[in-house]
Amino acid sequence: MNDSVALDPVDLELLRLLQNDARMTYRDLSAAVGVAPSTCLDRVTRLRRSGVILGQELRLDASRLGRPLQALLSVQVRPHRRELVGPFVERIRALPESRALFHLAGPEDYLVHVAVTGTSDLQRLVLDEFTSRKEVARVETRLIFQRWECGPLLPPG
Amino acid sequence: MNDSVALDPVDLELLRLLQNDARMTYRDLSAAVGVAPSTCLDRVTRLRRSGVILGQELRLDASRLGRPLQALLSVQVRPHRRELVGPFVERIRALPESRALFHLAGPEDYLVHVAVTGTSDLQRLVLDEFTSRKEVARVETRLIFQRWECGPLLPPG
DNA sequence: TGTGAAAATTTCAAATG
DNA sequence: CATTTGAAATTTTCACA
Repeated sequence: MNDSVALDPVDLELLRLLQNDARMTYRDLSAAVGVAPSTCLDRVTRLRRSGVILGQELRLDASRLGRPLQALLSVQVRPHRRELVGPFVERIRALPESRALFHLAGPEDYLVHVAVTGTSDLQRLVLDEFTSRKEVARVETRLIFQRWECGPLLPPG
Repeated sequence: MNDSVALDPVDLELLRLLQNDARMTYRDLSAAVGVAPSTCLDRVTRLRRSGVILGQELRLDASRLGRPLQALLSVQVRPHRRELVGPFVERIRALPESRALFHLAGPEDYLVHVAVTGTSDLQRLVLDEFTSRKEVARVETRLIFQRWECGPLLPPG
């Protein structure tokens, strides 16, 4: 299921608004896009069911949750075979420090975005969860100074 | 304002639930955490005002929005001075292809997460928006096979 | 897609422990 | 003083035009 879905300007506007605030009421959406609230509900329900909308999440301040340091870890998993990478992915996803995980084409197989309490926590994480593992051939750590979210995701013009 | 906030188990449970579904009703939250709906509203409002909750966003399927290819671009900006990097950041954030932007410690100054329509779109993006720029000294492109979100962000145990 | 009414939820002031 | 209660205001939702 990788098909693009036909989206008219109303759908796009609804997505754009909900990307800014996923808790906007159908009444407010209605006022903003100029169709009835019931139609907004209908549109959004359709977008949810069709899989365009995968979910709605909170954006949290990691610093205020006691994880002021973020980093990206490049990881080489060798040999890069299914029976090793499957468990590796699940293990990394289950770490409380992991925020996101990318499987990449290229010599660095994985990129892990982590949020930690500080440098010693990061060191522990790298040593205990990555370099100590047989399947992990190499890890490179990059600290994140700052992160920005970019504009809403919309279909190419 | 980088202070951690004191969060009790009820706050944590609310955050955990809302991270899965930011549109859960206060009534359902109430049933799940065992305090009155009005208290849930109060707690969540407090979490919003205190800045722990930064916002609530949709998670969308980039493929279904016509951007089936994602990549990470490592970018060196030279010289790495404020008067150059400020405009660079704003320009990158404004690109419709940009999803997220990281400022990193290390030889690769920035990492840009992009979603594009295909390889030719990616090529165009790299050539027109990155390598053609004076301040961009180097770009490395890594394709993303797959991306996973990880568990909810919670304070360290 | 819109209307309108019923059901459900949000929200707030007052009461409670 | 945080929490609940209970009722009013608002929003969601659905049958039907």
